[in-house]
Amino acid sequence: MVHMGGLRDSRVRSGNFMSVDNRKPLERADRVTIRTVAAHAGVSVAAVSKVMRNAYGVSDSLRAKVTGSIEELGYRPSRAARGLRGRTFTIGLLLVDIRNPFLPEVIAGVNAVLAPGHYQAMIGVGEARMQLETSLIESMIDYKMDGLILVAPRLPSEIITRFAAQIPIVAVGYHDPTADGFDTINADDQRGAEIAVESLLECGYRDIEMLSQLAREGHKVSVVRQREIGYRRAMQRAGFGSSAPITNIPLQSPRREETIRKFLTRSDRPRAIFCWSDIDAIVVMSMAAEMGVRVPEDLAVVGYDNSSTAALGLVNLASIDQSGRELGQTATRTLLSRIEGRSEAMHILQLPSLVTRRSLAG
Amino acid sequence: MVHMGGLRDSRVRSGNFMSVDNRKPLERADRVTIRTVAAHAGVSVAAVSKVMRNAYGVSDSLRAKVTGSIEELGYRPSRAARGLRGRTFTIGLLLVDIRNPFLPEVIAGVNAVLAPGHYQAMIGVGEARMQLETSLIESMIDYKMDGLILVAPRLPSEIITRFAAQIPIVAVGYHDPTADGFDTINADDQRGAEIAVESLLECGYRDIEMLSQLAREGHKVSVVRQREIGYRRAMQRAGFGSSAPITNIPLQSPRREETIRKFLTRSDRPRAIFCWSDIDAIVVMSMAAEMGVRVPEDLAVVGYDNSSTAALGLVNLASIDQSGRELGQTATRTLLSRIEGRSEAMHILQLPSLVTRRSLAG
DNA sequence: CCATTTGTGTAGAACGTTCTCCGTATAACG
DNA sequence: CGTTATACGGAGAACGTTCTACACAAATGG
Repeated sequence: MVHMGGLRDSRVRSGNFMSVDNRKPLERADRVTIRTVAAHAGVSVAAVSKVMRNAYGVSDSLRAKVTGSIEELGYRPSRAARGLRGRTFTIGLLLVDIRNPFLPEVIAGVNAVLAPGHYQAMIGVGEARMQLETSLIESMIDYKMDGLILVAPRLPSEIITRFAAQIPIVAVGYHDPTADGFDTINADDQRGAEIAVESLLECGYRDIEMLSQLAREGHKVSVVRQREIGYRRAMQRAGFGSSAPITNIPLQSPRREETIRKFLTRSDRPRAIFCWSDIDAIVVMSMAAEMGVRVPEDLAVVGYDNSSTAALGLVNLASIDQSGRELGQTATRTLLSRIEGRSEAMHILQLPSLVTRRSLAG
Repeated sequence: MVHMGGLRDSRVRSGNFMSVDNRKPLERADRVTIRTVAAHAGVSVAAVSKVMRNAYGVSDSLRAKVTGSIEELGYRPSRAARGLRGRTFTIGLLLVDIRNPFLPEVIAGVNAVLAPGHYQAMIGVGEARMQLETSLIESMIDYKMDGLILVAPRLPSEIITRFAAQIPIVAVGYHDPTADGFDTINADDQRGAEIAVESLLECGYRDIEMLSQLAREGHKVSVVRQREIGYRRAMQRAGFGSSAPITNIPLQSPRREETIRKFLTRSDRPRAIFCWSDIDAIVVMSMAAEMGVRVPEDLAVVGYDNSSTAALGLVNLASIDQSGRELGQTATRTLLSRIEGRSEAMHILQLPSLVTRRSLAG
């Protein structure tokens, strides 16, 4: 249903009766520009600009006059105009897709670091499509943003390097310790997987399997792959050979459930599993409940990401926490330092930790 | 106007190595501007601009030349510069906070409508703080974005109206059918609540209560309030008087759980509840499970938003679906039409539907 | 054959900043 | 007193677009 509001009013408004000039489509309120401020304060445009950027060569009295006028007129510099010459004091944040439960944490971390300063974040959502991801990065460059944080980008390293020649870039959740054009901030996914396996071993489980995800296009040394490496290493160290079993769960919906069901009914189903992500772990637990497989009595589960859903009493899933918040904070600080001029690449690894819950049968 | 000799010139220009001038701190790759394209195609800057905007007065041969050069040089217009004069072909999307599970759907809807055109969305996250929300809106205006979609903004209507004088605005999840400066797109929250109550009544429950949320500052006719109205109306229609019981669940963590626990142990605890949001419903179900209150045998639950968590087998929560995706699509189309020049306000209501699951004991 | 229209392209002024030079006034120094 | 620093403030050229106004040619009309 459609309600239209204020019909009578809008006739008057669109009548625009006071102005004969009807050529301009939208007669938005006159903008307060740096010139308005200069005139109001009785100084030059350059002077106002100096005050804004608190540059050298401004007396206290001038500063007072200008800030007074700025306050009084409610002046805000145009980011568009700034972009044409200097900094915009905006950073771009590119997310793969928003459904991933640990992204909100990253955003919160970014905002926490940015809030005290005059910087702001603009977010783009790539929806896991390389095409869209690329064009969003280009847009952010075209807006002359001061720097970019890419979270779990799908793009290959060479392309990111090429972009990094045009704008400072920090990648989060993207392993490439050899990159020298941009920085990377990661949780130590190998170590995280090891911790997960070790916790299962400590609880006495020996029959362990990993549920993973098939390789995606784009980046080859993906986060998932890192976790597989960690899993295998921990298993080998515990004496289970170098090729501990991994089952891949498809992403699309019909085959996905099918694969999980098959796994749960397998006669040689393992006693414990490590899932590359809570997203999968929770679906497995849900289907297990429906099929009468008890967690943790019949199947112990450890997930990854410590999503808010995992913490729910109904779910109670033990999970590896990689503190997205801290990842976001570190990434932001790293980006700001690069904007300030640093040119050698930094590659930071952060230590994840286990949050133990009922699915692990502490 | 200087016509440069095409390719050779540009090669010489990018061969910056002969210049000793090293004062510029960052020597980012030379940008391809509209001038580069004009020179390469051997036409004027104005001509290139015309082709870009496909304005009137361009011959086929000119167009061919220009598009050829654009292609060859990989030219992308600067959004910053565009913002200074014309459109940026970007819309701003302002979200309260990302944790709310139905926001990803809205974003997907927006992107779906935008993708075919040349428009793009930039997202800001207000984190439910009026201060941050305001400054993000201002930033988006300062970037000269073409329009704004505000999702569940906290700001009072008058302030939004004031912003709407500067930029086209569409509000989603914000009830104000009298606003004539901006458009609103909503699910019919009153009707949604009625549907929820009716479904409980149909299952035979008579002893029904609503779990709601205390009024937030900012907007008075909030979404939550609408749902309360619908709940009361449906209860009254069923013959339960005009003031059916409502319990408010606090937001902050210690008092929140405390209140829910108290509710669950109440001697006159109702047989069925309607929760204003899945967020609360799921916590109630989790705590109920821990306390031995069986859902739905002891307590039937209907939530709101049909979040992905509600759909999990472990949760299985019946919920009202308000199709965030469609909301996002409609909002985007509405905004685009306003950008095209419409000036009368539109207020659209969309019909929600019930997704029945185990918590309702179909 | 002149006047008018139509089609095509260009010049150049915005847009709102930043930032490099340059003046000028005052202070410091010899 | 002359010279040189030093502090302060301003002029004006970018930045990369859009878009109005205009020039010119060819086509049309009388």
